[in-house]
Amino acid sequence: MRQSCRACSIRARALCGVLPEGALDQINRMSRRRRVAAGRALFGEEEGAGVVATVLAGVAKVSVSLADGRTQVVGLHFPSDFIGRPFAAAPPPLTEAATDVEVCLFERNRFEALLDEHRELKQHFVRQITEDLDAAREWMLLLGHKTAEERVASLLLLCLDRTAPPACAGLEAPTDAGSRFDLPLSRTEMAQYLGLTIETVSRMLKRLSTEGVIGIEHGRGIRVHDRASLAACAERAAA
Amino acid sequence: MRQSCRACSIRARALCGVLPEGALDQINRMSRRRRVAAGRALFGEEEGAGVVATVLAGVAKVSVSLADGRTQVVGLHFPSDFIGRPFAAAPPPLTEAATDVEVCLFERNRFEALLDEHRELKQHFVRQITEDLDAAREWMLLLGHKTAEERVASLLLLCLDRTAPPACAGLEAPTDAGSRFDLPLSRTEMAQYLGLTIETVSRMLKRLSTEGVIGIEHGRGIRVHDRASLAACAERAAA
DNA sequence: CGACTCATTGATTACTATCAACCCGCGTGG
DNA sequence: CCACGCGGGTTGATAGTAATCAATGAGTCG
Repeated sequence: MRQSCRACSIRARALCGVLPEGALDQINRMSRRRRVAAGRALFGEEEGAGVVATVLAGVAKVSVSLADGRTQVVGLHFPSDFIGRPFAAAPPPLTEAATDVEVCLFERNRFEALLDEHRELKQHFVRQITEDLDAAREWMLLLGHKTAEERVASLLLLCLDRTAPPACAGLEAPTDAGSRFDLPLSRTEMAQYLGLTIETVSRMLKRLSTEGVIGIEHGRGIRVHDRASLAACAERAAA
Repeated sequence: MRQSCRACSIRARALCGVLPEGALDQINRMSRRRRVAAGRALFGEEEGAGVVATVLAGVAKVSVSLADGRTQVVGLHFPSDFIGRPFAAAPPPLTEAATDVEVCLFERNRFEALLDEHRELKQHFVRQITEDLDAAREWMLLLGHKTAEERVASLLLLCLDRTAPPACAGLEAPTDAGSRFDLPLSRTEMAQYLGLTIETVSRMLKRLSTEGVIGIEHGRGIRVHDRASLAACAERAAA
């Protein structure tokens, strides 16, 4: 099942992309691929603390819960995103496949050694966590102060931006109008990510649709007519 | 204004505590102290991206905002907490003194060099960011799914746990009953941290008070009669 | 002693949750 | 082949929590 890192589809954008050519064989040997079906945990109960991974395809969700079952999705991992907690003492939060997922797995301790060896890698890794932290804080703003419609619009925007650019990097979206994508989350998962109920999510999608900002195709498919107006919906003043 | 790291009150718990004795003189020379009055930014506009710091005394708050003024407090920094973003590209979020604050400042690039030199420091630093991320995610759960009363109780619990243990480390709170502390945040700041309005915060404090879980002393002072029941309030089932 | 800020308290509104019914696509099995 | 059940999604009616609007109280500083 091993494939060459040299041919990896997401290497350019992933953490490992900063490694010098010479190290590719090395990481090629210490990595393995894994497919996970939608709905299943990415790692085994015990395993989670001991591995790290990069998403090759699909979307993974991270969630935390209260004893009574209330669950909050706290993050999404799209292709090229890094998953895992080098040096951490606490166990990682539950990470599951939202869609079918393919990941590139590393033993955590071997990855830690790699971090020690390659200064570049270490810096990019720190940058990556910092971005995760920023994203979480952005989402706190959403959960604390945005209206239901703004929340749904924000999520659509996120999915659009992370899904749409399939290969183009460094450039702004060339065609600002008329892009489409499939939501990687069910209504239940969207609700858990947005701090809403599935009914409210459904109603807000409808509203955005009747407002003409998006089109909905058989549930999961979303067509964004105009990114700018969707962005406006994502943070228009409460008034 | 320079003082010896050897005599630093929070060294045992702070990041710099992991450095060997031999490095103390070195960091002593590269650090400087700064006092910031409540309500003022910790760093200048330009300065923020170029420095890192450790909180010596007081509490700092981190916040993000929407264009229309809606503001979310996304984190608090208590004494011994680290502030700053080594290797980051994005500018840091606004960090202000909630109470009067005293910090120990380092130039960011010198701190980055220190991270490269000392493996121990690097690992603890990564652990620290990871904990920040976990804390943010915990708070997302609060903002997404907790009731107003649970939110207020959760904040009190946080302040209690970060304020109460003045020197004792490694031990559970010995006297579980009858501790008191002063809230480091105004009602407005509490509301911005909890995703509520100041009126609701005030009402919930009142409710917790009449429920007998806490006592309120002239606004900022909080007496916790029983930590366990406060913890219960912080995540009791919605029913 | 006002002017001001911060907090409390009360009355009312409204956004979103809850409760409930229904639809749709799909796989099963009589 | 179609009744049936089931999960996921939509739509509607109602209710409740917290926001909003509004007024009062307490503490501080000129």
